[in-house]
Amino acid sequence: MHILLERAAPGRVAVIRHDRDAVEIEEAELPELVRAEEVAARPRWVWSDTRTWYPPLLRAGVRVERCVDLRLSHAILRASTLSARSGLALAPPGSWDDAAHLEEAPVPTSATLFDLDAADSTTTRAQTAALPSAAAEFAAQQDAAATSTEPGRLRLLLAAESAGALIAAEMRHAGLPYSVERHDALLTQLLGPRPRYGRPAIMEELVTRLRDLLETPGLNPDSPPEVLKALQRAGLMATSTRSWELRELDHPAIPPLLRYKKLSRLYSANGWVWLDTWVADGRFRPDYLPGGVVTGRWATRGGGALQLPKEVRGAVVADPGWKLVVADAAQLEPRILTGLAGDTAMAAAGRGRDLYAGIVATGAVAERAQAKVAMLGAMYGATTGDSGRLMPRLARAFPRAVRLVEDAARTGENGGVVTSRLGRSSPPPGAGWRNSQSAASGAESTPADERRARSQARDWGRFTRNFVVQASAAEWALCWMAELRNRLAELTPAGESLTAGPHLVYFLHDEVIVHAPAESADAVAAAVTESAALAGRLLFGGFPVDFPVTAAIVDSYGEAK
DNA sequence: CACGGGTGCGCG
DNA sequence: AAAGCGCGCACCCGTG
Repeated sequence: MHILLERAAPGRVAVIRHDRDAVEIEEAELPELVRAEEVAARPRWVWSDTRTWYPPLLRAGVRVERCVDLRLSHAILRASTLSARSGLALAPPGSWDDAAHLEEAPVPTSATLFDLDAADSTTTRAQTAALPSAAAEFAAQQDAAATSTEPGRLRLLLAAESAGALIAAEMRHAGLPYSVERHDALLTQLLGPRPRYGRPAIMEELVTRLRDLLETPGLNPDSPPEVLKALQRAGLMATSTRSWELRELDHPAIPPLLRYKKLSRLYSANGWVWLDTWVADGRFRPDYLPGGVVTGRWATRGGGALQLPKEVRGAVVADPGWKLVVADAAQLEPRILTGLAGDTAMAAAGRGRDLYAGIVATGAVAERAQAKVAMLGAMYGATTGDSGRLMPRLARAFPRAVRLVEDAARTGENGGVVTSRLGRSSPPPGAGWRNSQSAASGAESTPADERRARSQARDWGRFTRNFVVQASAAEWALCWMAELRNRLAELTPAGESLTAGPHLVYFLHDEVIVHAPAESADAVAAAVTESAALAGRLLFGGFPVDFPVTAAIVDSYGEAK
């Protein structure tokens, strides 16, 4: 059963059910209504944008089981090759295609809304006014899914994407348990005490030594051009200031320079300012953006949650009496490729063990490291180096898997669109790309035109090659998390709030963290494993590809792995 | 002074 | 050894 929510007059919400007349209620009454329906009917809530509807409910202590996020679903259906002939896909661009109007969380008042509308019809709020009703959009989406070439897959994708939106809001609400004390102790140990102004003492000492050793008194170590010039004056053959390149050089200034760069990164990206900005009340609360990446991966805005350095993960600490269950899907992307290609040889190589070890066991390559670099090369489109050289051997042992990514690459090189397992399609190349291609095939094309066009074609081919794997892996991860979320809810006593029982607190592409009461940690670890197996069946049916996950029960994220 | 491109590095 | 995919963010520096 669906219940559709739509903003009506200011401060009013229309509640629309298919089997009775719409009713209008005060916004303040919404949490109670939702709470009652969750108990009575467990409906699927249909709303424009989870980011605006769900946080107030969570703040009121109300959790919902299922939803349809119309904004995210629209983006998928609009672009998917599976629903390309639907009315939704064929309609001219409308306000549901414009992400900007939905960025605005607050409900505009009718006065400002109509004033702006009259003044400038292109403003964000004016477009909100022109937004077709959620009910009409929902009907169009249901039609697009039903008439698609793969309704089952698309409906699963939309459900998983919407579940992801709920999870993102819940993770922000709950926050990642984070110890300011531990983080501060780490910073103080590595950088010295927090400075009132200027650089931390230990970084300042390194700068002094660096200026001395390179005989450049005013050197700004944060300026790559200045550092490069100073190194060259000191007789070094550096061509950049990248750490991996500097490590090859032999000079007394190199160790302090590398040390400075490492500390400087920590200080600017995850220093005290970051701590003040993003950690409050013992919780790290980044802003997750489900569907924020073209492939369907999540992005974040602010806080750099998806780049939390390994060196600070010791500051992620469970509450007293609680545990962190840190779970990680092993070799996810190669296993996804295995399922996409239906490659039984690769499935056998990965059954019940490390996939790369299994590839070695087939005799295709000699060492695990080679198996890994060859697989990554196949999925990323490496042509040179060790990885490129290993490709023929991989192709001989696993022809189906390699053919799948090669076909995806060729489609992209020709300007085509590729589609993930459940139906997320890649964007078509832009106008600049198409112009380059037609310029190169024109009568007066120069060799430079042709070189550029070929290079861009290959670039786009590498993108589409990786897209099918990365996007399908993102779908697997959403299915995994959605199932896990349901099982965690079952481990929470009825009527209790989200954070009273085990709940998701972190997600990183192929890894999740659950914050769990200690006594439920074993059950959570089992749920993590079972959910992974279910996700594999949802994507690939009976095809026998394993999705093993490691689940570590720890007090601190730093202890996992 | 704001903006945008380039560089470098963190994550998967 | 530093290519080959997807990101976010801080910082520098040239431009308007």
